[in-house]
Amino acid sequence: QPDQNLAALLRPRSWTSLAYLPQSTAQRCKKMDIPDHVILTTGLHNRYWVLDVNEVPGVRGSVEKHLTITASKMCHPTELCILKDGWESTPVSLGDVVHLEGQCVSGTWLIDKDSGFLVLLPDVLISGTSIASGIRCMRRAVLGEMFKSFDGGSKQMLNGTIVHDIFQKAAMSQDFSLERLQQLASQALLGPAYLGDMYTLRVTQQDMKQEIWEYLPALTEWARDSTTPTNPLSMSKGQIHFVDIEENIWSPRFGLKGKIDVTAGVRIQRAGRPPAHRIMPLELKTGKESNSIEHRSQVILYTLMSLERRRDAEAGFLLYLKTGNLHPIVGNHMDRRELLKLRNSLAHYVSNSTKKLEGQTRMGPLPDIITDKQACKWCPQVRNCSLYDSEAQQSMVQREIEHLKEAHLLYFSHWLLLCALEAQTMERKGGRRNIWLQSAQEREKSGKCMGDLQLIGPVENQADGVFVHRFERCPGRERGSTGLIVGDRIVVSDQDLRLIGVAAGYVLDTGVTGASCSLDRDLSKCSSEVVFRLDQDEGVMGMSTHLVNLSKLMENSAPSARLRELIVDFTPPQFIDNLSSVLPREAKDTVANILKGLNKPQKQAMKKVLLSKDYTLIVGMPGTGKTTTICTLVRILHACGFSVLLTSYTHSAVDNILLKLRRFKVGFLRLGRAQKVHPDILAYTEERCRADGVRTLPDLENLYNKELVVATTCMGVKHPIFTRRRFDFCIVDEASQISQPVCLGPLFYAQRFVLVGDHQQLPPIVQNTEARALGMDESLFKRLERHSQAVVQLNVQYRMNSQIMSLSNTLMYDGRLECGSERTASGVLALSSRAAVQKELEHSLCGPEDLAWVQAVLEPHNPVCFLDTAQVPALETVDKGGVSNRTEAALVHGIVSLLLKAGCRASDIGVIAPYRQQLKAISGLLVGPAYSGVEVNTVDKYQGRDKCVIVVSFVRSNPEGNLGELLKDWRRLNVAITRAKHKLLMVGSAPALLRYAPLEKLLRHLTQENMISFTRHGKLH
DNA sequence: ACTCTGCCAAGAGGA
Repeated sequence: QPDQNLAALLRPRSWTSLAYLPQSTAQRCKKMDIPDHVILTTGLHNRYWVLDVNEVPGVRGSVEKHLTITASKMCHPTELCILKDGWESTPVSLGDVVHLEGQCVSGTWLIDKDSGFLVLLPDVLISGTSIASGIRCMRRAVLGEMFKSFDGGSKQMLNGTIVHDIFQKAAMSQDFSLERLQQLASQALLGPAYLGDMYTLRVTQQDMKQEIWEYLPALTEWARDSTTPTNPLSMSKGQIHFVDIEENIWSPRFGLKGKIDVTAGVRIQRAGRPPAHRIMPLELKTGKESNSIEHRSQVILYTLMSLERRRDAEAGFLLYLKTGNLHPIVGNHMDRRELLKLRNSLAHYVSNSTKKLEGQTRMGPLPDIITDKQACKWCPQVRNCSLYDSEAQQSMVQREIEHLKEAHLLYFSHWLLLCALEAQTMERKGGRRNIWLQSAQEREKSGKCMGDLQLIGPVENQADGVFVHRFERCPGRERGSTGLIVGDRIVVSDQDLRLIGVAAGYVLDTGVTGASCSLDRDLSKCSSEVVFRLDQDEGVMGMSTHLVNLSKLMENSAPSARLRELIVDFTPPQFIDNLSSVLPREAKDTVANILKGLNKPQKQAMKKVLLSKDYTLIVGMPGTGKTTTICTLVRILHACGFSVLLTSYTHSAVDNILLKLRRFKVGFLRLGRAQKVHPDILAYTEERCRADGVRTLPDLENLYNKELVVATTCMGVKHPIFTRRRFDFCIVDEASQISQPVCLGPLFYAQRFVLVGDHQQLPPIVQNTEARALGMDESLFKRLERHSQAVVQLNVQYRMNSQIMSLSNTLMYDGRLECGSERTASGVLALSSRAAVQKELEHSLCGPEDLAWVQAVLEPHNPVCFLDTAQVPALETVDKGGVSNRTEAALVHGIVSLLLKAGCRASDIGVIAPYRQQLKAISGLLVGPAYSGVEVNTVDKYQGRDKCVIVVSFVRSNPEGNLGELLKDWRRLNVAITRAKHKLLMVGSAPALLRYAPLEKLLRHLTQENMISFTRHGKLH
């Protein structure tokens, strides 16, 4: 019932049962080290650090919680915050950041039933709908934050989305005539935006049209006359105007985020009083007129968020379009209080996903499972609810995991923990909060922001929801260019914190004077006084794709069951005996023809894949033609009439194969944002194909089914096509660099899979050290390698000459790597002007020792040379940007100059270092047009690539013997020394590097082979 | 202890 008191309804819910663990006295300490990433502030957006939590008896047997807090990183001065009347159950602990609303009287904040709010961890923004979903079941809301799974959707939901769209467009054009609405509806139905959803739901445009058409007359009517006499606030034509639609609000004051359907300006008339103006949130609903607590809570939360932009609206509206009824929703202090407490509890769970127990990290507890069978029956999170802790189950939820074995549950919980740990590290680095906690100037130092901008000139409405804006530096505040690059996703805010996250979009063009962006909203109505900032949007994805994939692996379905057997239970992969049963007669000649160009192991690989019933692993050692092999494999499968899903983690890896593939008669469809796709592949993208005349659902179905080969990234598998289409084979390139939960993604949609990679090269990147130690960097490729019958090794390489190859053979491959031809084995660098340069140097250098190593560098028949700087010495520098080595940088500069002078092409030279900071140092020296073709990059970025000459700078060298993590990895070293075709030059301090096991082995081998030279100078003269 | 790529989002209703 509408008149029910919201707060009363909310009260008996689960936050009162939150497990607050009181800290023992011994654990408390007044003096704490506040971590660097924590930013504390005072004022409206205050941020306090909690130094101490005490439970104190209050009046009449009640309990109060007293917090000692500080807004200073020095932990001084401190203030007191008293929580009572229910607030004491807030799950706040030492080291939390809190925001306080209300009054501070002589150093004391009082948060009680009538005044003040405490916002726990305010920089964790929680959406309005998430909080609303937590009213019935907090456990569901917490799971919803972790597993951002989309539950397929429904026709009603799609209808809701489209009707919203129509309403909003009509509101903006101030035209609710039936003709206008019908026109908007037709546009929405025929436009590209919703076709994908209709494809997924298998509903026709005609079906949707019928559904939507029913709403239109009511809309017109509502707009014409919306006076409802029973409402305390009566509204009629001319008394409401639309200020904004889809307003996006990030409120770091209340820790909330959300999108307001309609922001309406309203003239309120009350008997005997002059009319008042208010700007209020208006929430549209197309479903039943439930006036539910969830709906009303949503509106109340929007009134709170609106405080970020304007004065208190105090109330908002709920408009049910089915009936045209408008419900005014007044949120009093009590309602707001209870909703914020709910938010606090949600924020607490989201941020404390793990707990430490006896030195071991475990998943933290979730809110209890509720005992409402009806609610659980429809909950999209039941499976995750049950998987999270498989003991202590309630029968309703238990059913979800009955099909799983112990090993499956263990696999799930293991990876859940790994992902939670990794998510914590990502969250800590999380740049989004810096938009409101750091000034633009400060943020610009990190290269991820551009501040002091004005909106210049008109805004161009390029397409539906695409507005092109031009920003320029405010006069007098011009400064150098920033780190923003074309194509970056950015968030627009103002510098006075009133318009945080007001729009989002992409950088179209950037320079010293400003930037152009395509944004999702038109900002031309903003005051010309507003000073904007653009912040790189690092994304808040977290680990949700990973978790959704893991959850799907546990699903009670045939494809999931099969993958569980293969991946979790290690069921041996099966192969058939005879090719003739898979190879169609008519394809035999074509296949034989394609096979001609391959070497023996490559042919074996093709055969193995064709014979496989489950999976094949192709080990592509360095330079063995992995891309060519995959390309050929796709051609063969295509010729046999098999459908192929071609994926990898990165866009560039996917496009690499496609660039080769497009030269053959193999058609394919490339999914993914055009912005990220290689320009030469654009013609094959869905976006481009759809622009060329996909208007109807059958058109789209045709596009999705036309090609046997579909290519996308592993993360792109939530595309609508995968709700319906299945493939005979899935090929995953660079699979050894993809973490298991991500690699799983595409495998659900194919009969068989092929993983291509090399576990002796770099593993998936894992930021959290604990997660890495627990095995998060083990790829699926590596996990399945134990089944040697599924493995084919490509060991014939066409890149390195024999001496360069021998390093890697000694270090990693036990001599299995072979040269593919004599040409490869004996390939050396041709330097046209070498003699002249050497003669010149004989005069200018100081001594014969120096000449010796210079000769070693230039001598073509000396393909490998390690330049030891121990005598120089060349010491590293450590600063906040990372590790660098100035002297090595100078040496690299000298070597590159020498090579260029001797006639080497700049584009044939690559410089590699393990550390970014060192790349900066080297690039700083390699300036000028002569050097512009020299590519300077990290080891990690060079994986999969090669150059004629590679110069490696190892950087590390300090008397204290400090070791970094990067050089301890055998795989990173293996990548570094296998990039060069003809000449590999390494610079480093041998005594320092001997401390690293991989380098020790390398140096020992180099000494034996007499491949080490010494230098006494850090510079060439 | 310094390696970095992916994701568009908050909400669309239903019992």
